[in-house]
Amino acid sequence: MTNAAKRTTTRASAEPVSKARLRLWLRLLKLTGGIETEIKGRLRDQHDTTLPRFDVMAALERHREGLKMSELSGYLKVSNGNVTGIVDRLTDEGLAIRVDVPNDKRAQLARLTPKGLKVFRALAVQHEAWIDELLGTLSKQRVRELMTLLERVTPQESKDELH
Amino acid sequence: MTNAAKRTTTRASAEPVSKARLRLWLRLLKLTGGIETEIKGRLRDQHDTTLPRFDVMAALERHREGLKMSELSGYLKVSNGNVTGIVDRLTDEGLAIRVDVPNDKRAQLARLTPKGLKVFRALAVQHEAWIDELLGTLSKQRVRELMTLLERVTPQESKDELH
DNA sequence: GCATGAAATTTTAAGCTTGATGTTTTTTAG
DNA sequence: CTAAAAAACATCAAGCTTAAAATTTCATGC
Repeated sequence: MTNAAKRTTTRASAEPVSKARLRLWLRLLKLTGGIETEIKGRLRDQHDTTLPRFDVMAALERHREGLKMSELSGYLKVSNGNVTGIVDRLTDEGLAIRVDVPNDKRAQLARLTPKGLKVFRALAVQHEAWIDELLGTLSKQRVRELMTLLERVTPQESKDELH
Repeated sequence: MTNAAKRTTTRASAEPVSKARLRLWLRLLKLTGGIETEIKGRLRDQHDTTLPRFDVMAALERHREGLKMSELSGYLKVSNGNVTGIVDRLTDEGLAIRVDVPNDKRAQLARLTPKGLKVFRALAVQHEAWIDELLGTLSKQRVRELMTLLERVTPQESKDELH
């Protein structure tokens, strides 16, 4: 170890904390990225759908009365133009509909159709089973430990969070 | 709590482990997604580049002699057609070049230009500082705890990993 | 030598994503 | 009431992403 490296360390370790945080970040990215890729692939191959569609449907399932496009993009933290396209495609497939808002001709509610609700519920069951499978090496105790640690992580973000 | 719910639980908790794993997954997604969005935004606004470009340059920096397109897509776990486009754009900007491989007219090496290397090194320093900032609430001890827990997580994936 | 299949890469079509821009409608100031 | 600002969406261009198909080159078997 060089003196330069030593100077940035504590007694406890040879590594500066910034490097440790970076390695942790890369590990997090590898884990979540791997699982996400797997989920995307299964959604495509087994259900001919995508994760963004799933996310939109999940939001609409929780708000059965419908969500304005702007509310949807707010919840999902994606751009307004983005949800336009996703809802377009869901609508093309008969899974969602757009409903006019009374007294405001600018706004529209996106809402799940009965078919959309049925499809989503099946997807949600499947999705939970996949996650259970992919995180199957984690015991209940480990899950709890990780949850506790992760709940304390509040990224110091610049952007204002909406809620 | 309903009897139906009770039946799926252990003595230790009211929640089935699959639900706990799902909540952990959503928490992981929220954390990494938030940080990733922030990094993407800063790369765009402050350096007029993207995360995929950064990833490709990082791989090329570690393999200064150059990487075949197929090696690059293997390392980054993205499709071969994907790296074609990214390397195209890096090449357009003078950050990378394609070099013919002797004795195999099919293959080409992607390599960083001196300018590309210089640009990447500045980006890498910046990137590490950003991660250090965004994970700033995590003490060295917490980082170590999380690393230890995460290292034990080996997703049960179906796809064969290449290495 | 030559056909056949494998390997390396590019191209293509479809979808996701963003920021910027444009359109329509509503609200607000004066 | 009316002009200007704000709000809600859609559209657009650029880039990322994939699977599938096409292209070129290499290797193998006969």
